[in-house]
Amino acid sequence: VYGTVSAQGPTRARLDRDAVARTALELADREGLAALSMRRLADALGVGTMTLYGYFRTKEDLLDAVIDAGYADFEPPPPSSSFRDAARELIFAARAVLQRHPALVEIRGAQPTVRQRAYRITEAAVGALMDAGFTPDEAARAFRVLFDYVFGYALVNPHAPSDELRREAHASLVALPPEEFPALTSMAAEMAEAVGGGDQFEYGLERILDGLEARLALSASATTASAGAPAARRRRTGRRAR
Amino acid sequence: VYGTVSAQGPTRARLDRDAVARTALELADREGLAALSMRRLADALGVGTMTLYGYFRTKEDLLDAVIDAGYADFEPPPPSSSFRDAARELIFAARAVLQRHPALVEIRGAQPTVRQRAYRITEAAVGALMDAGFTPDEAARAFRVLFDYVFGYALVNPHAPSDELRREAHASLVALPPEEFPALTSMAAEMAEAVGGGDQFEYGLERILDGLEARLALSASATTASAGAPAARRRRTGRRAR
DNA sequence: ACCTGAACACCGTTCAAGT
DNA sequence: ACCTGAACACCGTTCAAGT
Repeated sequence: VYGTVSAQGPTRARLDRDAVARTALELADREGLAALSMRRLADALGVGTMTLYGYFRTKEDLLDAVIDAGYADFEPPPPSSSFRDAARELIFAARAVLQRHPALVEIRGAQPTVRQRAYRITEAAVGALMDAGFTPDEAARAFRVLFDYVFGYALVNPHAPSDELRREAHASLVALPPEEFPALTSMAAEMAEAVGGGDQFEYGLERILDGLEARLALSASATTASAGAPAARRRRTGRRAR
Repeated sequence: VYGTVSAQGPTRARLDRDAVARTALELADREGLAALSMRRLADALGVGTMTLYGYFRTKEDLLDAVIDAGYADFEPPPPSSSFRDAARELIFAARAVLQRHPALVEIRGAQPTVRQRAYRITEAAVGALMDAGFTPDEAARAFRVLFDYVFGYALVNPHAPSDELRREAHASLVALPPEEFPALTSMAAEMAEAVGGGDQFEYGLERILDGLEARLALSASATTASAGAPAARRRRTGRRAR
């Protein structure tokens, strides 16, 4: 007696690709990518397993949509006046997405990502870098350093820093044989702090920004000498770049 | 008629944990982590599937040994006189391991790594950093930046740079709508180069080293002002650190 | 003691049958 | 037209039987 009002089953919203993908993302974030099976996802949605194949040709197709759903959460920060602030805000926003959706990092390990929404981060970042005076070539390279760092940090440190992580790291370090690991065993406390410490990400980001700023100063003075003021790309809010 | 001399089956070396782990690593590197199943591995070794459980309690146990087998390939470079050279050599050696064994990156995405052989890289790196004058706290943090960068690079760019990669990246960039991605579409060539270019890794490493060197100069002068010469840790070849 | 086939509870996906 | 159960070729692992 198919009722008209009451919702039966775990989830009874009208299904479409996006709704399925969002539920899949939630499942993978919560229990890990390995827990995301077509059968479990169908159960969570209250439909038969094969119903999912009406929305996605294969599981790979579903994972693409999951990536898209994850990057939809990226919110470009408001433009900042200084290069330093703009870059910092952007990288923090990018890290926030990967932290909220660890599944994105897990999936990236299995296949390259070329989803349009993922490129929104790239667009915002290279835009900011060129606004700061980087040439297109340098902006592309600088972006990749920052991006690789954020991904690497997320991969190596998938969980938020915690006392428990610190304790575990410390325990595994002091268990090493000192003859073979003289430095590590002598500085186990400092290493454990760097593994599970709350401001390690910021430390690394500041060092990279130092390096990029030094590079910018160099190339800016070179540009000034040969062709006047640096770049002066139209503001990001403008429609056409260059 | 069980012969005494001739080898039958795909592999007929005496089996032990290490031999099994090395075959598993080879399989995962060649065909991806997903291809490494207990059944396929047993076939490759010419034994019954359940035989493997005589060497490893679970698949997770096997993967730990696979990680260990991968990091066994790390060869610490000879000590260099300058901080810059030492760090560069070390990071290149670390990247070489991850490039030869992409399975290490794939596995890391699924679970944290705490294998003794993996710590050899850490030991060599923090040793070099402290030799250069970093305090234990700064050495731990600086190491993590470099380490996260190497891992991030390996995760984002699992294949060696190639013309094909560059072409694919370029194609997906120029396909983006210019109104939404003004910067990216205007610099597609530069971005494609940074994705598949041969010296992108080096570019990023140099920027990070610039940032770390600046930091070292700062803390060294602070140390000099307050306590004389910087650190002067005993050479890494010495047994006791501090 | 060592090795391993059968079996169980899972996968992704094809195919044909239900409405 | 849409949905989905049965079935197939895979998983990791337990258990009991083979030598």
